[in-house]
Amino acid sequence: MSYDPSAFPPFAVTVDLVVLTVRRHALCALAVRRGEAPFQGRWALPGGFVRDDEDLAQAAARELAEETGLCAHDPEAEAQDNGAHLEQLATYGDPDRDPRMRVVSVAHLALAPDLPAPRAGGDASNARWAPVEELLDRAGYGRDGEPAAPLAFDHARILADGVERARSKIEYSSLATAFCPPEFTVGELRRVYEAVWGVALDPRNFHRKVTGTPGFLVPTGGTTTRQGGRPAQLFRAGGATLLNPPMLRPEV
Amino acid sequence: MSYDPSAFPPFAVTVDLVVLTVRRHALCALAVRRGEAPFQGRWALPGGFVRDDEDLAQAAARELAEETGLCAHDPEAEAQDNGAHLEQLATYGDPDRDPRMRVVSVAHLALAPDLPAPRAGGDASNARWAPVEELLDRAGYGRDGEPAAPLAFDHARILADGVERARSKIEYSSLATAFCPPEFTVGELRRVYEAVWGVALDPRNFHRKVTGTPGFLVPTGGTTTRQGGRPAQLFRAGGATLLNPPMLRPEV
DNA sequence: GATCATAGTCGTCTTCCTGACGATAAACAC
DNA sequence: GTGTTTATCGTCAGGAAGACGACTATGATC
Repeated sequence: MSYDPSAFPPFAVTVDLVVLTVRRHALCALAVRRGEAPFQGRWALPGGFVRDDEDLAQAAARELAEETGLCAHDPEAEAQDNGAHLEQLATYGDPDRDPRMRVVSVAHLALAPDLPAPRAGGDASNARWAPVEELLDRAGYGRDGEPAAPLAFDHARILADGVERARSKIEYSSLATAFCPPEFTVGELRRVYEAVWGVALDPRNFHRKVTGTPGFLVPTGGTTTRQGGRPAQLFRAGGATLLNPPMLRPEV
Repeated sequence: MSYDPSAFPPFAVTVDLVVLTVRRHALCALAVRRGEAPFQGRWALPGGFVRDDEDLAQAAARELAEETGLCAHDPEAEAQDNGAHLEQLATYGDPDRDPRMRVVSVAHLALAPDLPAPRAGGDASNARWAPVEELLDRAGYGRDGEPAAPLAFDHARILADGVERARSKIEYSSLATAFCPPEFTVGELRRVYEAVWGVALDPRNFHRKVTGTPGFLVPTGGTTTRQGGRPAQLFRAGGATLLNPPMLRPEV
């Protein structure tokens, strides 16, 4: 029995990326300006079609590299290269989410340290890092004073889901280190948590917690003073991926 | 600018279901026997094509109803009907996961109380509840003595992901009640945890924990003795969905 | 009916973790 | 030197969880 192509409807499959980073104490996401209809001129999440010969993770990694130059590292692989964290987020397939045709989008979540500047196919003016509140709060205004129109398609929903995933995942995993450069201090890691959660954490309790969790942080021996004040020990991410017991997010 | 269908490859999009339940103190999944090639005669997860006019959750709910008669209730909706819990799990899109063509499958996870008997389009002999260890351990043998062939396609991977999702999610949510009938006892809920995690829990500490968590359980006033021993209070699931602090899964 | 097995429920004790917060250390700015 | 900033160590009280004793209420068995 062969396969009848008319027995099922054809779909286009895309990957969309929620790329998060921490800049100036704020959680920011990568947005690109759409150059064509629909939603021409509006901001959207980066993404593109899945090609015929690549799987979903490869497509997401390719898009991430095209937009940011980041080399994604597979969380399934043990190798800890200098790339960003990349994982599948969720899939969105409302019949009318794209007015042109039936598109199913497999959204991915990427976490990256603070990067120089985004590039969208080499055109920096069409890509930017924006605080997630600015992208999600359609009543807000951008830094340049232009009214912040809602993101194209259902991308506000996708971004919200990605932010929520990141917020909950740094509770019970060591993923917050993905927002940090290869070497970082306890204070820098704490500022990541504070930016992602939007709260203030006690530096002393935080220090006790992260240094007391086996496998979370490995001291490199160096120190730095880039934040001012007393020099701080430098660490890199340890092998542990799951934090047990987890970091506790202060309620409200 | 119109849309050129040749600009992207066409995909088939399916939903596959990991339907879990607890039977006889074991975590079981619904498997259906394939009636056609490829993998003819092998066990697989239930699933089917997404139709042109339905979104992914609707397609999953439809497949679930067709296979089990269960009425799924959307976790996004607040209504708590008598149906099963249904949520999106992950999406699988390896180029060669289906030898016939490019198929992207959006897997969903369903949790249901112990049900009478499965039905696959009315044919019960082609559907069964099987302990997940039996389905995942390709070296094992089924209850009827036939060698347990691995699941079709990449369904073993999907099932493993679904089981892992369920195991971790009952830690920090009240989802374990989805495995229970509308009214249940603390002991029945404990046996759900024990079956899903494969551990033994202290009945006294478990009782203290679940009855002390606000919003987790609501006493109905009735009692039952269906498990033998002293009659136990009957409860139904409370409004709380997130457990804080979570249930702690014993290590090892 | 007495005894036993089974399951449910209440308490106690110890240990660990966390939040609150005082105190000290080491840099820089003036 | 003084003040400011950040890092780091210590102390203490409160809460949650694991271990486990004790008691209760049913059905089964003798």
